[in-house]
Amino acid sequence: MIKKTGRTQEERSRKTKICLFEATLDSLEELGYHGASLSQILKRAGVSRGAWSHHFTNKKELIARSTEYILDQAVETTRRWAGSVEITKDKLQKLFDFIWDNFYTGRHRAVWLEINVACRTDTELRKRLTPVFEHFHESMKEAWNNWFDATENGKTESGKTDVETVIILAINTLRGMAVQSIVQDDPEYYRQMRCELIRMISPLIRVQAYKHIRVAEKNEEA
Amino acid sequence: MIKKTGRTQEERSRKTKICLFEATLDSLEELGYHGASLSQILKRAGVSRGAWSHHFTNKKELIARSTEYILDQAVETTRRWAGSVEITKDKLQKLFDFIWDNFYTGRHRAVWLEINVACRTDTELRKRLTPVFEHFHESMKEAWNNWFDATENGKTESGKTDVETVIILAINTLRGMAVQSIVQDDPEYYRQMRCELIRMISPLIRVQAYKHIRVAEKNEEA
DNA sequence: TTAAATACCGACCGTTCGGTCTGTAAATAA
DNA sequence: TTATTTACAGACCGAACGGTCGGTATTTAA
Repeated sequence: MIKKTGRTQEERSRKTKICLFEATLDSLEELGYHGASLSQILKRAGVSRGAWSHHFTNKKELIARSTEYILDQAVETTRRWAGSVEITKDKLQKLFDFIWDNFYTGRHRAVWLEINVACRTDTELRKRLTPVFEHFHESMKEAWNNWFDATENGKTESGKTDVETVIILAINTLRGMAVQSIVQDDPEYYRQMRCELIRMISPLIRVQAYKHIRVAEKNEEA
Repeated sequence: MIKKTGRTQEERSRKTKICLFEATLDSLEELGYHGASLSQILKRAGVSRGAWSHHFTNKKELIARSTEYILDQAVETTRRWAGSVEITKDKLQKLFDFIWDNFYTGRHRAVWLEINVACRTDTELRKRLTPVFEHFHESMKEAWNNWFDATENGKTESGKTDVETVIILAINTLRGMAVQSIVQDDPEYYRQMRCELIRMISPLIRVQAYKHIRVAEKNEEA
């Protein structure tokens, strides 16, 4: 009795891998790096041990490839978002809400934390992922160029911190809040803090914000 | 043949526990929560399995007590530091350098990360440590009162973010940088960013800073 | 000096871990 | 149709895990 599935080898292979990626990421979110055992991941994915070993050399490689997978998704999401948002006066707020919701809550936050912390003590994993992280940062930087034209990020006022630095600091603030929110979970509080953060940095990057608005207004004229 | 050590029971007990705490914390730093196995900790501490089980019900309890231990040390260090620093114009810089060096580098950073991330997925550990963290924060808050008189943290200018919020945001920025520094290790870069951060927030808390300096000057007059 | 309490020792246990290996099923190329 | 390659299945393995337990050593109280 031969069971034909009607799928090509490539389709079967791809499907299995994606199931494993998703199961790995869900396991990392739910159980942490420490609790995400291979048996558990395979059970969740509905994939046999044999199928897994056919596609991946070992567990670490599965973890690494799953990380690549979620980062690629993140870049794609960001590109789509950055390419379809109107330029308004509260765009800074929208930017940081987007970053928070997509990167510093839910599964992405979980995976980000678990993988980063794992990399701290696992040299092999860190070396494997360093170029992946670098590529990720490059892609994100490029995507944000729809927001702040990187080429014109000069000093806002003489002696003041430039815009890119302010943004980097602000993103680090979000990162810190993301860690803190593990033990002190209170979404409303972090929303408030995000507002305060934006209120704090807005004056420092007003130049850029207004520049974009001026551009938008010009486009409306045409 | 009886070997008298000349130590009291309490001394012996205390010594063993401290050895275990230190070994646990060192293991967490070096191997991470994931790699810090009990056998490894015991070997490092030079303590037998039997001695361990006599003092602790299980591994998680050892982890939790070790966390309490390092947090108590941190509070003590902070109290000493806060009680013995001259009030100068660059005291903000000194404050954040102190916080960074003591909490967001080295062993403390490692343990902070490992334990927090472990708490994310381990409800039991989180419940066990939540009051510990709360007590820690209370103690730290109290210690910082030597720096910023909490009772006078009003609005610096109408509509602006108040001082305490600015400080909390800044500490979150340090936290974010601490995570980032796992994968992107560059002490000089983070020193620079810390400078920029301070330059950014200094104007927002100038009132307080000067107030303290005025107090110091007054004391000199007397 | 003796009895009780406390501190400590390490062999042992059941479980789970990541990884391997032999064999089968399905798709593809000849 | 057949041969080859690719995809998958699951039993099995040694190693390491956290935890237990019966016995010994040291201190302390009677």
